[in-house]
Amino acid sequence: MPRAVREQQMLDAAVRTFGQRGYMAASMDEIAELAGVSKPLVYLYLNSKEDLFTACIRREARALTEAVRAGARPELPADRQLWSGLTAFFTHTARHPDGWAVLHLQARTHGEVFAGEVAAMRAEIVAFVTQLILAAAREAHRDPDFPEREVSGLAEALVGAAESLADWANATSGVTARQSAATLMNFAWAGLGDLMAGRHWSPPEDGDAPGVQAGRTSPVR
Amino acid sequence: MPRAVREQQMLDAAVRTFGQRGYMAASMDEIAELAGVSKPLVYLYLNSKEDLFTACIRREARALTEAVRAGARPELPADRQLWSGLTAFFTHTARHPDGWAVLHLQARTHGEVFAGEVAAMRAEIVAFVTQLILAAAREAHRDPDFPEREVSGLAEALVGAAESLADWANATSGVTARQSAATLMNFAWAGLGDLMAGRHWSPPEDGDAPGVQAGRTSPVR
Amino acid sequence: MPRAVREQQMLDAAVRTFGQRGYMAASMDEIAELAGVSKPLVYLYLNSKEDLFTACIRREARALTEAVRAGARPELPADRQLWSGLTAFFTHTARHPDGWAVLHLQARTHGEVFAGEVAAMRAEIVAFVTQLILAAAREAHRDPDFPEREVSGLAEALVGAAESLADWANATSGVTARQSAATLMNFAWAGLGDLMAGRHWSPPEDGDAPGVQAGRTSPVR
Amino acid sequence: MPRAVREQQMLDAAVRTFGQRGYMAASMDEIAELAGVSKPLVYLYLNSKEDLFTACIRREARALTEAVRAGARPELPADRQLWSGLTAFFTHTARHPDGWAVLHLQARTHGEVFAGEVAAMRAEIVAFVTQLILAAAREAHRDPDFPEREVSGLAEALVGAAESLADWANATSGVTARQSAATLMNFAWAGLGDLMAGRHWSPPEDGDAPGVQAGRTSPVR
DNA sequence: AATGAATGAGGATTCATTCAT
DNA sequence: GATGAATGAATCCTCATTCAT
Repeated sequence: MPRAVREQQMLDAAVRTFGQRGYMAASMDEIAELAGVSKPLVYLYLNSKEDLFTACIRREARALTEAVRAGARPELPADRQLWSGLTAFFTHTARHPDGWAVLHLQARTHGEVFAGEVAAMRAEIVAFVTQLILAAAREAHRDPDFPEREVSGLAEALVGAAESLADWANATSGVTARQSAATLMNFAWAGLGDLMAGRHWSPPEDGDAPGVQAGRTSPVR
Repeated sequence: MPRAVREQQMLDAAVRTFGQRGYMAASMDEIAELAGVSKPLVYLYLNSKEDLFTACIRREARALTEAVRAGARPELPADRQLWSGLTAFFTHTARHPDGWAVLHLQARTHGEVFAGEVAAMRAEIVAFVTQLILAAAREAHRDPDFPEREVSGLAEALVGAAESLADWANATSGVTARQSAATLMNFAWAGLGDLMAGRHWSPPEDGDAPGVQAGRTSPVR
Repeated sequence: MPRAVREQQMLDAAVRTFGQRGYMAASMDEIAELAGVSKPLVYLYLNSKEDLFTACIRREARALTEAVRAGARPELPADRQLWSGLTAFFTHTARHPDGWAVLHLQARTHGEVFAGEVAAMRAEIVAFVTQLILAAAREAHRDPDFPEREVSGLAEALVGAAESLADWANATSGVTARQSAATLMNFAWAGLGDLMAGRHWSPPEDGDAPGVQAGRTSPVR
Repeated sequence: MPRAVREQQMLDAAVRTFGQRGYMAASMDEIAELAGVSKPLVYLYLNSKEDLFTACIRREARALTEAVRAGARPELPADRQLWSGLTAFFTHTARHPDGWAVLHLQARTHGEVFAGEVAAMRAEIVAFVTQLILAAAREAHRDPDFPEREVSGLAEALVGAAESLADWANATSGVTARQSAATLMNFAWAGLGDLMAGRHWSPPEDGDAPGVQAGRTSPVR
C-alpha cells in the first residue's frame, strides 16, 4: 500500500481520536490500532505525537478554508457570498465534527504552537469576511471611509459568532447548516447595514463602567 | 493555617495551572507546589483531580455570573443593562484569564461532567440575556408576542459572540473591555432592533437574490 | 475516659479492621475512626502500626488460650478434656471471627515477627494436647514409652486439623462448635487409640515415592 | 526473547515475591526487577497486579493438583493411593514453598476472588480424597451405604490436616515428606477404619463420661 | 488528654518512544 | 516496508507518621 494512502488513513484515525478523546487523552496506541497499522509505522511516517497533531490541524484547517472559499462564489453580491460561505462553513463543520473539534477545541487548548496553527487559518477567514463587509458597503454606496480597524473587529465578532454556532449546532441534533446560517445572517446583517449607514450604538460617556470588584483579584497577566 | 484559607490557595493554584496547561497536562504535583503545600494535602482537602477541577469550575462560574449580574443594574434601560453586563463580562474575563480558560476552553474539552457544569452557568446567562432582549422590545413598544424561542436563539448567538470576543481579547493585547462591549453592541443591537421590528434577512429560495425585506416573512427556523 | 478503656476500644477496632481488611489493607485512619478517636491518640497509646498489630495478636492469643484452658478441666479423663477443650476452641473462634482471622490468617501472612507471636501461642496449645494424648495412653495402661517426638507430631496434626476446621466452620453457616468438635474427635480419637495400642499404619518399603517432577523446578530454598 | 518464556519468568518472580512478602507488600517494582524486566512489560503481559496474582494462583494450583494426581496411581489399593498422594503433596509443597504460600496463605487472605480460585482447587482435591475413602470402605467390605455427606466431612478434615502439616513442615527444618505423610496416615487411617466400621466417638450427653462405643450411635452431625 | 494540620515516601499504572529484525 | 519486544519517565493517589497547640 502506497505511503500517501497509509498516511491519510493514519490522519483519519488521528483526527477521529484527537477529536473525541482530546489531544492528551488520545494514545498513540489507540490511533495506530484505529488506523490498522503498528505503532512504529506511525512514528516512521509522522515522527511524534506533536507532529501528528500538527499534521491533523493543517489538514483540517486546509479542508475547512477550502470548503468556505468554494462555497462563496465571488460573482455574487456580498451578502449572498457571506450567506453561502456561512452555509459551506456550517455544512463542513457538521460533516466533520472531529475535524472541527480538533481545530476549535483541541488545538486551542493544548499549547501555543497548536493554537498558532489555527490562528493562521482563522486570520485568513477573518480577512475574507472583512472584504465581504467592505464590499457590501461599497455595493450599498455607503461611506467607504468607515475605519478598517473597526470593520475587522466586526468581522472577528461575526466569525466568533459563527464558531460558537457551529459548536452549538454540533452539540444539538436537528439543526441544519442553512438554519445556522440564517440565524447568523438575521442576527448580524441588518446590524451591519445600520452600522455602515452610520447608525452606531453609542456607549454612555461614563459612570456606567462597572466598578473594580472587591475581594480576590488575580493580576491581568 | 485554617483549612478554608488553604483551600482557596489550592483553588487559585489549580485554576491557574489548569487554565495554562490544560486539564490533563496539569499535574497535581505542579498545583501543589504552586499552592505551596504538599500533594497529600491537596488530596485531603479536594479528593481527586476530577473533584479539584470541578471545584475550580464551580468557583469560577459563580464568580463570573456574579460579576455579570452585579454589572447589569436592573434600574437601567435594557440596552444600557446589556452594555454594562457585557462590560462586566469582558472586564472579568480579562482580569481572570485563567478562570476564563478553565470555563470556556478546558471544561468543555475534557468530559461531559465538566461540560455540564459550564452548561448550567451558560444557561443562566442566556436566560438573563433573553430577558434583556424582551425588555428592550417592550420598551420600544415592539411586538411583545415575538416568539420566545426565537429570542432564545438570538440570546444564544449573542452570548456565543461575546465568548468568542472574550477569547480574542485575551489573546490580543490592547483591547479593553469597553471596546469589546462596544463592538458587540454595535454588531448586535441594531440587528436585534431590526429583527424585533420584523425585518428579517431572508435566505435565497435557491438561487434568488436576497435582501432585507419589510414585513414578516417565514423565517428559516 | 481512662486510658485502659480507650486502649481496649482501639484494640477492638484494630482487631476488627485487621481481621476483615488484612494487615496491610487496614489503614490507621479507618482504625482510629472505628475506635472513635483521633489518629494521634492511637499513636500515643500504641506507637505504630506494627506495635498495634502485635498488641492485637497478643490480646487475641491470650484470650484464645485462656478460653481453651478454661474449657478443659483437669479433673476429667483425657478424652473428655480434649473434647471440652476443642469445644471451647471452636466456640471461641466462632464468637471472635476477627480475632481468629488475625491470629490464623493475618499474623502468619505478614512477616516473621508476627508469625513468631502466634507460633508461641500455638506451641503452648500443642504441648497441652501432647500431654492429653500421653495421659490418655496412661489411663488406658498402654505403652508409656511411645516416643514423645512422635506424639508431638500427632498433636501438631490434631491442632492443625482443628485450625482448618475452625476456618471452615467460620466460612460455612450453620456449623456449631459441638459439631466441629465431634467431627474432629471422631476423626482422630479412635486412630490415636489404635496408635497407642501399637497398631501403626506402615508405609511401603519404597518404590512408591513419587518421582521428581520433570519441567520447571524451583529450588527448595 | 519470546513472549511465552518471558511470561513464565514473570510468574516465577511473582510467585516468589508474593509468597515471601505477601500480596499487598509485594511491589510490582520488585517483581519486575526479580524477573529481570521492566515494569511496563509486566503490565503489558499480565495487565495488573490482580491479574498477575490470579495467574500465579492458577499456575500453582494446577501444578499442585497435577502433582497429587500423578502421585496417586489408580491401580494401587486405596490406602496406598492415599499414601502416595499425600507423599506427592508434601513433596510438592516442600519443593515449592512460595507456591504453597501463595495458595494457602496469600490467596485466602486477600479478597474473595482469589479465595474462590483456591477453593475450586481444594474442592477438586477433597473430591478425590472422598473417592479414596469410599474405595477403602469397599475394599474392606464395610458398609457401602455410609452417608456420603459424612465422608465428605472427613475428607475435609483430612485435607485440612494435610494443609496444616504442610505449613508446619515448611516452617520446621528436617521434616521429610514421607514423615509428614506417615504421621498423617497414622493419625487418620486407623480412625477412618474405625469410623467405617461404625465405631464413633460419642460426645457426652452433658456431663456424661464418653467412650468409644461399638455399634452405630447417632452422630452429632 | 487530645487533635487539626501537614508531609515524606512509595505504589500501581500509563504512555510516548525506540530497537532489532 | 513493517513489527514484536521493550522501557524511561511521569502521573495519580494513599498511607504511616508527626507537630504545634
